[in-house]
Amino acid sequence: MSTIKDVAKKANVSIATVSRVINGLGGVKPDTEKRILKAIKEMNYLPNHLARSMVKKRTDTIGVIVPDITNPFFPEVIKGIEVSARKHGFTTFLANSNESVAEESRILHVLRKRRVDGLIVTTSNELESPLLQFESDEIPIVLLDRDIEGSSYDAVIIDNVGGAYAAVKHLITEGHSQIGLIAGPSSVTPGRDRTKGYLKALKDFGIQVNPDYIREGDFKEESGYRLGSELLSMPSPPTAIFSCNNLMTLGLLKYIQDQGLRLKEDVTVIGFDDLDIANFIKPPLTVVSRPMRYMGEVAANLLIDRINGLESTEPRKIVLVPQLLVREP
Amino acid sequence: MSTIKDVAKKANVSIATVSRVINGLGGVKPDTEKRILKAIKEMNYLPNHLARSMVKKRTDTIGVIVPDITNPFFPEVIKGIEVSARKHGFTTFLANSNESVAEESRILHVLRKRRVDGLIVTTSNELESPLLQFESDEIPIVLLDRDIEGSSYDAVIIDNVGGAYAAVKHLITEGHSQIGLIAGPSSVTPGRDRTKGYLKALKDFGIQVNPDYIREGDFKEESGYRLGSELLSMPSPPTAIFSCNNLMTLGLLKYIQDQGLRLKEDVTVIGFDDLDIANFIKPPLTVVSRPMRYMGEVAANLLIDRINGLESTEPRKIVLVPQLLVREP
DNA sequence: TTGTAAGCGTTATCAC
DNA sequence: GTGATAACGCTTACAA
Repeated sequence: MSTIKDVAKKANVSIATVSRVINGLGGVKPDTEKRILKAIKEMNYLPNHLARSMVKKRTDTIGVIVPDITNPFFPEVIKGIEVSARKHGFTTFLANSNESVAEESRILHVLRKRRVDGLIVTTSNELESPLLQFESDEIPIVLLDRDIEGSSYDAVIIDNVGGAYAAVKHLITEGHSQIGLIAGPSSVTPGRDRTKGYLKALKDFGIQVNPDYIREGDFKEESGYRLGSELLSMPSPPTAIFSCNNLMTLGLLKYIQDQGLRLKEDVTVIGFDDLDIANFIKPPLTVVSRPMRYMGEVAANLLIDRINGLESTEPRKIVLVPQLLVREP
Repeated sequence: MSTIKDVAKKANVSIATVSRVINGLGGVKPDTEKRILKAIKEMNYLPNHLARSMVKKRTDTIGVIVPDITNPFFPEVIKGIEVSARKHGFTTFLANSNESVAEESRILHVLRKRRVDGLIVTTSNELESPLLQFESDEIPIVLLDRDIEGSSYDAVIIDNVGGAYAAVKHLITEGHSQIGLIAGPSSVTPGRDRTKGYLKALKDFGIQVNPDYIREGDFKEESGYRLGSELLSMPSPPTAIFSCNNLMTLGLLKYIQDQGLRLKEDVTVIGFDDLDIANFIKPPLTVVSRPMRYMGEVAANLLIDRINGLESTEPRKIVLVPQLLVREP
């Protein structure tokens, strides 16, 4: 692989001049420039970004850590991040923590050794997040979807309380009063807040909370299936269930299907986050949906702001609003 | 951010000695080592991987280019790649080309500037792939899912002909002879080969090919919907359709649903690649399925072999076998 | 308009 | 055991 030195030699100039044309700094005689460009092409020269990063103390890279890349929510978010990153000349390091704190910690370590300019992370566990051990000023970080309470990081989140409230209110309006909850893990905001929204709706409409109707899952499909089974096997099962994320909803629907139960007639379901299958099942599924790609773009923009020197004003917490997608026929 | 120099100063040794303990090279007095370790911890020192990469001429990074990260096939593959990469001490740069040759080319450029040690790529278009312009010896490359015919790159692919053949044969066995095809783009092997399998099955069972029954899509949902509509609006529509990937199948099913058609009774469908919804629709969907995560692992292993100096034996083409998942009740 | 040379933070090769 | 020091391939004053 040829270097700037080789190019310089071939074009009969100094490496400084080559550097000038590579970076389009101007102040180079057109003639020389042409010669250099020709040499570059002929040698198939590609600047070494590592070397550049070393002297500039900047890698033009942002690290992205998501907890579950197979949850369709994240690929959409990632797309948004990439669009925005690319627009500003950044490349992304994407990693998957698998909802594991240990893994998240390992990834963080790797990315910092590689001197990413900033991080976008959906932490696996707010309460024991590896991010807590950071000097917050070390490197810009934007939290995505899951805030860390009391942290000074920027964050892009959703009004989970509001979204859940709307969903449960909808169920109540339809006449349900025995409403089960397949909750997310209480270790992360979306888990906690969606439960809050559920409780608030019940309270506002004067429905007594039945603790047996509340089951905590882990945002994965299996837990939706299992908790659905628990809820629906109760002596007096709920007539409706609000499931707190797409994957758990999927599990729940599978259970319902396996048992030969009928949606709506036997049990009504509403889920947080849209699903491919929502349109296929009969009746179609009403869900709380949110602007995934946009969340990614916003997160990237916040981060790039910081990287480009926006100094420590207050942490910015951007709260986006989800939408109830009513699909009753 | 502290450097090896700072640590050396604090521990009262030379940077060479610090480097020794960082890299566990031994030959350092236990006493000195302890002092150095202490300094490292106190200063929160993190080795600069960029600097290391420069002198070692190796980044321990592999670039991964996929054409559509929102196609659930790829996140699974990526997971496999990551597992294997991590096991061998590599980090991955993941990028999404969006089925665009131009974008793929751009990404390739970026990744090469960053001196990734190797690449795993699912090219957006075999015939005009940017990979074709490479000196094949420049950097190890493993093709995933989409081979480039005549190339000398290693590849991990699926027996697409066989998978498609099994699917169509299944339809024929069930009594269909008017079988439509929603094909993949002919610019990539999976597209072409699945069509080949379709044609072979028809031929083997003595069914005449109706060119009007063959429509080429782009592996995206919208094309499945559109082509489904075209096929099913024909004066004499097919009684069964084989759809060549998950997303197009999804689109096709949506069309069928929108039109109020009944699966099996009005039209039978088989898809290549499994789908979440396959188990939900009635009757459940039979599909051709394949070991996604394993494909990723194998690809990463092939690549790492090369990176670690496996010299140019023949290109290795690994062909994995898909499975027909019959879901008739 | 162009060149010289001092870094950037490591690893690796010699000496001592 | 340990320390100097020359790379690695760039950018960027500062000179010329």
